[in-house]
Amino acid sequence: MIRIIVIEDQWLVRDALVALLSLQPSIEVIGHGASGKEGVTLAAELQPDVALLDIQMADGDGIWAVREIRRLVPSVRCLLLTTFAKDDYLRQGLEAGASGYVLKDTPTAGVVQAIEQALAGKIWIAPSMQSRLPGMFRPDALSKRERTVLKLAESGATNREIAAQLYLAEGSVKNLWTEIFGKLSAKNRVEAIAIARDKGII
Amino acid sequence: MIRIIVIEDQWLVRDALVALLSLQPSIEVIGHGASGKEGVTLAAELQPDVALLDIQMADGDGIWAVREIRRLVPSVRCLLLTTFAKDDYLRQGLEAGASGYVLKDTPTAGVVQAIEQALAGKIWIAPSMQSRLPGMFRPDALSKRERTVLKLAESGATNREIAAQLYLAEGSVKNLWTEIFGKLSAKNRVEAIAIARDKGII
DNA sequence: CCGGCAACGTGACGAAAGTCATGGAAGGTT
DNA sequence: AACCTTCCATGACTTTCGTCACGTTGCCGG
Repeated sequence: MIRIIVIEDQWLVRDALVALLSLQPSIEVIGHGASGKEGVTLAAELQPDVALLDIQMADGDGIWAVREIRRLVPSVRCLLLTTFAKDDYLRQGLEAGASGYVLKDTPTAGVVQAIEQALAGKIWIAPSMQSRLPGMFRPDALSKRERTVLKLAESGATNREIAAQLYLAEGSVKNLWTEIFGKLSAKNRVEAIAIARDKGII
Repeated sequence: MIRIIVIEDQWLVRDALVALLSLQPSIEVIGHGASGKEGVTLAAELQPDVALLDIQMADGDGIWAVREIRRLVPSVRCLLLTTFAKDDYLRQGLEAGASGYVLKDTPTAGVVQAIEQALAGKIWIAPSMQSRLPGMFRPDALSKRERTVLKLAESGATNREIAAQLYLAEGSVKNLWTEIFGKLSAKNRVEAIAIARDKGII
């Protein structure tokens, strides 16, 4: 029996996953939680064979949890489970030390297989993501300054406000935007923010 | 036994929901599908007591499916199931004839209760959404045109592009923005989009 | 039938966003 | 040293955004 924990913030989905996985003959669900922090605590406490973690969660997302678990309890293999086929998620997840990337739109057999592979020390990646693997590992396009500007602008700050916050001239902020637009192939700040969200940059 | 069908496009989540609901003593899952169209077909064919439908699906979304099912097989009660607490979804869903709006972030007991209520002809709405019901049809809410503009702008469209799409002058679009800013207390489009997201308007 | 009102449509005009050329500072070559 | 490269900073200039005053349509209650 493979001992696993399920970390997923949507209560109903969590219960459902636990019910489904418990029906599998080779799997035993020994715990479950609703946030990244809970995930880390449970992993340390229960020492499961595999942790199945959703990515998007409040209070410590799945990728952060993978990083923590790999650091504190390296014997626990981590599988990321998500709705979204995002390059950035996959890259960050693998860098954090995940043993796999499973989409919620896969058959049950796929998850079971991913869990078995993870236990064997192999990495399992959703078939639809595998083609995107090459060319994925390059330095982060955006600089720190640029990411800061994006984050400040996200909730509606003007260039003047951003400049004040960062002790810059307004012109400097505008120039940072031009850099950002080029790197993200966006034509204005709204699109840049949308793309950055989509890629998981901010 | 309440006979239900489950319509959800994410394979794993669908399987998991079926497994979970099948464990409930009062419920029998008699069918499941992965798209709005399948939902309508299954509802007509199996005549279940209740249909549990995800909103976001390819090939006929859940709200469309509710509308069709209510039209073709009025004896089937429809429950909408979704991750997102969006005013817009709730309003459209109720207008389409849904018997309830269930968030995936609710305990299992909540769904069971919603299913029982639906069968009894009552409407069950996720607790966190109920407070928003009153203000949903008020004059200070955004008009249809205004919501359209917000949606088009969300991914970075300029006023010129929005105007072209809606067969308007650029000036009209700008004026709509001014209205939007007033109603949402936003100072620019970025903030307006952030607030609208937050409130679940778009 | 008419006044009120809400939603929509428009252009002129000031304010902000976005572009571009330029240059400084830090760190790593040869 | 001289040289790259990357990131950061700035102001002058163009484009787009946002405000305002005004006009139109259609609907509802008196």
